[in-house]
Amino acid sequence: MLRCIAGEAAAVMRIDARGIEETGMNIGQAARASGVSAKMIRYYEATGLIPKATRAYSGYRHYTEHDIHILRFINRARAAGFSTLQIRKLLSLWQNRQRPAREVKQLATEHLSELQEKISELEAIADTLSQLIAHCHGDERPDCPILDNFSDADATQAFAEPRRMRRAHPSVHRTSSK
Amino acid sequence: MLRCIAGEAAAVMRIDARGIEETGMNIGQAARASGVSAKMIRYYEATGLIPKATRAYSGYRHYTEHDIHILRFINRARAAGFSTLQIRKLLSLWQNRQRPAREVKQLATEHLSELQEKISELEAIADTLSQLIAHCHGDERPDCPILDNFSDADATQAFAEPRRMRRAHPSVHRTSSK
DNA sequence: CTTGACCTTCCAACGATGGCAAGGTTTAGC
DNA sequence: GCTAAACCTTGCCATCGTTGGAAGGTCAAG
Repeated sequence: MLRCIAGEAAAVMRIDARGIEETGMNIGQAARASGVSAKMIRYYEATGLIPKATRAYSGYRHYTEHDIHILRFINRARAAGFSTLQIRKLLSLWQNRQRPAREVKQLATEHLSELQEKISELEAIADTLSQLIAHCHGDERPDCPILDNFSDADATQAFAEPRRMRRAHPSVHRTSSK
Repeated sequence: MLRCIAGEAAAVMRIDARGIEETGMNIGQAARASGVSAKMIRYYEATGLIPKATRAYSGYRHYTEHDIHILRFINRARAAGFSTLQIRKLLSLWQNRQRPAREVKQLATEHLSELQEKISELEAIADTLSQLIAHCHGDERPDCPILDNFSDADATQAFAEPRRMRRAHPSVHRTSSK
């Protein structure tokens, strides 16, 4: 690519067109400042969740405090378990000064319902499992109500129905998988 | 492929090498009998969770009641939220007559902990979200504590309680292996 | 000039599943 | 026997959010 004329240091004070001082950041610094990994910043850009970053002559992406603001918003919404589609809507509401709070509340309420449904599913599983565990002697003998429950031999199956366990919320599945 | 010599019907009685009668099933019938989709049966075979099915001359996979047994076990373990790795272990314990129930109990206990941790996370999110929702007037005006909570404007927060989900624990780029 | 930290793009993978396509096989009806 | 339907086969793509790596360009410091 083209060579950058000015060998300006990153994260240094810049003067923009309006003469206002801004801190310019490369993607790594933006990542550290926002809590969103550089990988994900590029991903969000590629999927249109955030606008395309301006580029330095070198091709490096360039971020301002405003961008960091947005990234932090996204990060918090994701931490709250919103899907990218929901975040897309939240972002556009956030940036629209004429938004009716009604729409935000509705979005959040829908998400809360999803969360509560998921919680109920997990609790049902956990309750059953803890009962099975409680009834397992857990010593060296091979008989075990947990295995019995999963096998055909047992008439009192607790997990008979193949009810789906969708993991729609990455902030949650993150913790234990991998 | 080679033409099948005997045009035997599926799901019909077959005579195996030892002259023992068995009910033979194609993958579709096995799927219906076990509750595991044909797709997933092939997937489990490909990933080594179940052994490679025997094949008819036609190339069709062939399943016995024993295989259905195993598939049902897997289905129930999955319904209980066990990961494939955990199911792999459960399966080998199930098929080992000298298993100590202790190991099964330990596996189940670990999974229960994971479940409870997930439930706690989701509940923390749901609690915060429902508080935010409760404080949102939800009418046509634009001000909204939900959006405020996701933004940097800390001073304008609707209520200043220890609303965790903030930058504190995004937990998004921590990969806790198991 | 070299080194190393940083950036770029592209490509692959995860887990569990669905879907589709192109082709082979079996079965039922005529 | 012929045909159509219902089945099976493999293989590849897509999901969703995220991480990893490879191959290569850029930049600041020694």
